[in-house]
Amino acid sequence: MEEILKIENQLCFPLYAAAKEVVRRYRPLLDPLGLTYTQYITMMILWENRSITVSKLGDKLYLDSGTLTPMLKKMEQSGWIIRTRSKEDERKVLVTITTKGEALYYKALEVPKAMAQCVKLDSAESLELYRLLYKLLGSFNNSSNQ
Amino acid sequence: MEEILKIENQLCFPLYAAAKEVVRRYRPLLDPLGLTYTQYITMMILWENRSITVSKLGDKLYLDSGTLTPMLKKMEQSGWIIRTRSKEDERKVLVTITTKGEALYYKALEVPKAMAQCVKLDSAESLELYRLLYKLLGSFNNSSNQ
DNA sequence: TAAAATTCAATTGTGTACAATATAAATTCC
DNA sequence: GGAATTTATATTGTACACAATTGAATTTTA
Repeated sequence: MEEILKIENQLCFPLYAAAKEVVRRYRPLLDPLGLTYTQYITMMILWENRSITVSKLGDKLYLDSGTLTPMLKKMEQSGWIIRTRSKEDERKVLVTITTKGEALYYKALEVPKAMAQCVKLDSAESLELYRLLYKLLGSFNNSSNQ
Repeated sequence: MEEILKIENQLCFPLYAAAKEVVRRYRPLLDPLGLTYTQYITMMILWENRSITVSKLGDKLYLDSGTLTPMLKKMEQSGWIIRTRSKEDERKVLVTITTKGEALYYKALEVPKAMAQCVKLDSAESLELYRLLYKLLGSFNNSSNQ
């Protein structure tokens, strides 16, 4: 057996597994807020922006309308956001945070604090991991087989 | 707005996004083999081991029976594996690779070669990323809130 | 300016993920 | 050795995730 197909030699596998485990650690922290992980990162965008179209949200989160549309409908039912067709361009749907959604911000502040204790990397390692992940992510954006 | 809840300051987000993008890059390479990404990493374990129980497979892949059982049934239908109850312990289900599954190995050798070209990290960076991801993953295994 | 092409969101279908629960088998503990 | 506990897998229900397709609105182009 060649080394090339052993799971221990793959870079993709710890990436895949670590991402899943991190999301799993978020769950007990986000459950009390009534958010899933994907909804949480959506709220992060909205706490900064207040309002954004579905496609721009998708660009930021690396998600498409097939994922976002049903999730945003649930978030609207939960009262965090409202969805409105743009007047200027009827194709676009504007996602806007509600007062209730903005109020959630203060509870959410505890989440990254709790997660920080969960991650056993020192700050130099975290920074280097951050840099490498964005480099990897960026290399995909520019690749020809987009 | 505090820095702590900005998406650009999260480590989890590039981890989540990069993992998804990597899996997405595997798709066109795995489609011709008739494998999904999760099925591919399952096959990696089986090319090394020939036979393994569902729970041990789950330990290696960080997946539970809720994910594995339906996926393994599909893989059995595809003819890559067979599932048999263990004689010694009727609770256990043994996943065993078939001849057809073993033959797939030679086609699969091309997959990591093609992926390597897709990842724009030099070998030192890849190694460091690998190390940090496994450190992160390991820190979760030992944490109290398992 | 009307047809062609593009953009944007929604829908459909398939495949994970995982928590919670169920169930059966094996083990442990009186 | 029988009840209680643990282990192993399966099932159920919820929530993504994404490719492919659809359909409507907008822009481009001949």
